[in-house]
Amino acid sequence: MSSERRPLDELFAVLADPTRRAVLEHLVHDGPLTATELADRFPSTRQAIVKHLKLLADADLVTPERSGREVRYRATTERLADVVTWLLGASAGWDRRAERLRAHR
Amino acid sequence: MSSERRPLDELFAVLADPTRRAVLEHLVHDGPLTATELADRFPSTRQAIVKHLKLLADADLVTPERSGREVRYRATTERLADVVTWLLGASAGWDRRAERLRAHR
DNA sequence: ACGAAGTGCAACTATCTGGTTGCACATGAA
DNA sequence: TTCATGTGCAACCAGATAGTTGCACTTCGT
Repeated sequence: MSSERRPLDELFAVLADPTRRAVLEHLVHDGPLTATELADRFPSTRQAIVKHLKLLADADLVTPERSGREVRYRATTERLADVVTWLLGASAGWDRRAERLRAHR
Repeated sequence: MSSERRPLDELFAVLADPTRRAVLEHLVHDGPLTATELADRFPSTRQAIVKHLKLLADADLVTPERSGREVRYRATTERLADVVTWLLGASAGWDRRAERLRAHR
């Protein structure tokens, strides 16, 4: 079993929010960005983005890197593998496609 | 991009709840069960389970099958592939492991 | 030194959600 | 028919959460 449950709860919950997923996508696509820069790309305020980033950071999906007065956030995704692992485990025996995926972990 | 967004929100949100994931696991492991049977396996009431099942059904992760006065729920997981797809897409270029998984979609 | 730009903290609000209880309706068995 | 079992519906509650606004603090450039 991939064991620990609480991180998994956290991961799914964090990824459940569309804004958060979009933030992740931006970070992956455009490289490390600051909260302010990200806020420009969204309808919401900087503070809202900051909150999302904090949650993402708590879940280890993002890591803050300070340089002077600004903080750039970088996407880090070892954690996503945990989610995939659960999904494959959950669907074990369900269908062939899952089996194929599972075989290549 | 990775297709429809709203169902993805729904999927992540539904999977974010530990009870819901546990229900899914029970259904996969023990075969189709009724809400009442499931409720016996959890600390919560039947009604709570019913709500979870409704959400799971809305997300097409479970399908109700009525027979007489009882309704058995069966796990159906084509949808889980969508989640995996997003995860792999999101992590594209991130690390080697993701790449390996991605290659076998 | 001073102002602008960026970040951090806190309070407050509205909404969502997981859970409960209570009761009515439907079905199977004696 | 009668009763137990199972399902369905609705109101209600407490806590979480996404979002806002306002303000204080820090750092860089001129």
